[in-house]
Amino acid sequence: MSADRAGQPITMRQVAEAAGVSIATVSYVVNDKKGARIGPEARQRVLDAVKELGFRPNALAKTLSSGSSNFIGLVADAIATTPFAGQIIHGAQDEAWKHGYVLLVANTEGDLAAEEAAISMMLEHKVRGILYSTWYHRAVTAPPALHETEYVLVDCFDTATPAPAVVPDEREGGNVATRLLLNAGHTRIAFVNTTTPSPARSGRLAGYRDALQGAGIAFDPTLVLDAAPEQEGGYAVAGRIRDLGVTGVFCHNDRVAMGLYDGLRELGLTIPNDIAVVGFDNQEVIAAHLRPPLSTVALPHYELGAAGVRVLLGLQEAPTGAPLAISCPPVPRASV
Amino acid sequence: MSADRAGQPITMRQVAEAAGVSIATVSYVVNDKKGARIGPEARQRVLDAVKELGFRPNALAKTLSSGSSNFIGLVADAIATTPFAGQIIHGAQDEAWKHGYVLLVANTEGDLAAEEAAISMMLEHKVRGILYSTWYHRAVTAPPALHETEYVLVDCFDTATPAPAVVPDEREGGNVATRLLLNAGHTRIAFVNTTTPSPARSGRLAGYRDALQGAGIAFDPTLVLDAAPEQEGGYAVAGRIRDLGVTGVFCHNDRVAMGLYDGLRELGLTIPNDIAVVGFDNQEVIAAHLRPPLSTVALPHYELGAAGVRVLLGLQEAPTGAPLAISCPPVPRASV
DNA sequence: TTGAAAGCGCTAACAG
DNA sequence: CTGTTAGCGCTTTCAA
Repeated sequence: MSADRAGQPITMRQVAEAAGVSIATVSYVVNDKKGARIGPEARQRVLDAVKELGFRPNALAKTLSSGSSNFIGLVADAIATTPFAGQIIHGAQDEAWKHGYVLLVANTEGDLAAEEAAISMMLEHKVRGILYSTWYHRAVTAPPALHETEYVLVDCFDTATPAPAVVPDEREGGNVATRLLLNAGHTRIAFVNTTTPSPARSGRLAGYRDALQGAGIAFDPTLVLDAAPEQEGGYAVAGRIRDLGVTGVFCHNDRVAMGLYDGLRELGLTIPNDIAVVGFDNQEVIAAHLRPPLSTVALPHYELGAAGVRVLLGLQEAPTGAPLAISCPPVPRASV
Repeated sequence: MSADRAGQPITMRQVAEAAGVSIATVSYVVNDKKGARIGPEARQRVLDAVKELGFRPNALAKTLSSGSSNFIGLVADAIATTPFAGQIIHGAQDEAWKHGYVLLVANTEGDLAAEEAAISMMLEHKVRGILYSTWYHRAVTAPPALHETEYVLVDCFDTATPAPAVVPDEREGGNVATRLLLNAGHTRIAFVNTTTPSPARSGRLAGYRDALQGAGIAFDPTLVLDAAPEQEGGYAVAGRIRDLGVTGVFCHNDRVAMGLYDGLRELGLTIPNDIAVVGFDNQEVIAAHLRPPLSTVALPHYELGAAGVRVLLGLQEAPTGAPLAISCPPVPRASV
């Protein structure tokens, strides 16, 4: 009955014949065109035929004919390696669908040729625009081909071009994280930052300072340590943390916090009684299941993706000159 | 010069005019058609015009005209929540690209309506076929709409239909994991299985028994425990594990192993000296950064995605009646 | 209220 | 060797 596996797909022409109307009429009722005045009688016959035959409009023909495609491209550099890219995709897709667009995603794993190919492919599919995203917040230089269409940078930015960009508000995030500790009464708080220069590194530090200042606490540079941004880094600074005599620690990310948990435990310290810990990123697998569950600050990847398409579609204004900063909400659990 | 932001995209017609040839000729040289005999002179003029104008063929028009689309749909149920789905996407995409196809991905987060909508969308874009994937190996019942095209199930299977499916070889994986312990000389090995019934639960257990048998060790049912498949589950069984007097433990997954690490440590036991531990899944964030790094077995998500498209395209045979089982390679680290 | 017809950009016979 | 032409499935004036 319907367009099963076998035969060619049903076309409008066939529906028109079955309903005994013209193909134009079918187009009108299928698309529920407003201007069109179709008799209820004819309309019903068309609807019946559509159901009967299992007609699926050909989106490609529609695009070709109407001139405007419903594709939005998303090139990501690390779909595979982190859950973060997944969140961006998810957010972008939900938002795109909401506005009748379909996501064309391409994974490049950082490979330049793949990136080039991905963008070409998207351009050939006449996408409405492209979201160029990275899995961690950083500066990039947009591939030249990108300029052939509209695009917005997601979780990255390019100082050389005035392209719109959407990034997490690292500074506010650092502030929020620190306040998680401050609000619990801690006043002597260490910050385990990362060794690698990045917007996250400087932004979160600035936020940490903002929060202290807001609480009337003097910034003490000896309280900020640098560590490799993984478990190993956190583990390695445990001793120094203890020696600092702090009661709270803000870690650059959840993985560092996880390592710190191990280190602190080996020193006989308990969390949060002896030392309170807060992370950053809200990486579920880790944060939600540490003992005790880690209080942290979420990186708004879903929102980045969603905001990216909104900006691309002109539904949301992006400040010119600077990226649109999306805020990082606190996720309190039990480590403070 | 090229089709920048502003104007309408360049078409073949314009290239033809610029090169002083017919539009058919342009088509031939652009597609490098074999049958076509184009004079080197004309061909060069076309190539020049293409470059000059920045011509990008319209993939949609091409599809419409040639009748065969180059889309492959991938519907995933949890892009956002795990890195696993990302790996499937990555594998599927690499393989698809290799054969000239483009991935149309849709995330459904398990929502039935979204699933329905996603499949419709793909059908309307006349995809060559659809990959229906889940983020963990399980039985599903394929949505009816899927039957309107060719499809293959990835990381899931449907006993009600003879549709091709690609899944991880849980049994062999369990075997491999156990042998990691066996090969290190352990003979009294516990298996912390999950409480939730699934192909993983029964398959890995079967593999565990296979391995023991292969080593001439009698299966002892008291050595297999059930635990919730997260950190908490592993943590909870630490005491019982110690009491069992085993020297090695195979955990149902890496998260359980992570919890067990904590539990064992609290009991004063060290890994791997007092007890060797192996996990399953090879979840990077965790496995690679535990102390000591966790020996585990990898779930072949990338391969699942890749094999899925191969089967879909008829490039690889899938056994009828049963899913194609992809093997799970060992990832030895330092916990054995 | 409906239908005829002219494209959208490209492919693929078929003529020259 | 290269150009003409008839579609692909659909949208959209413009007539009827």
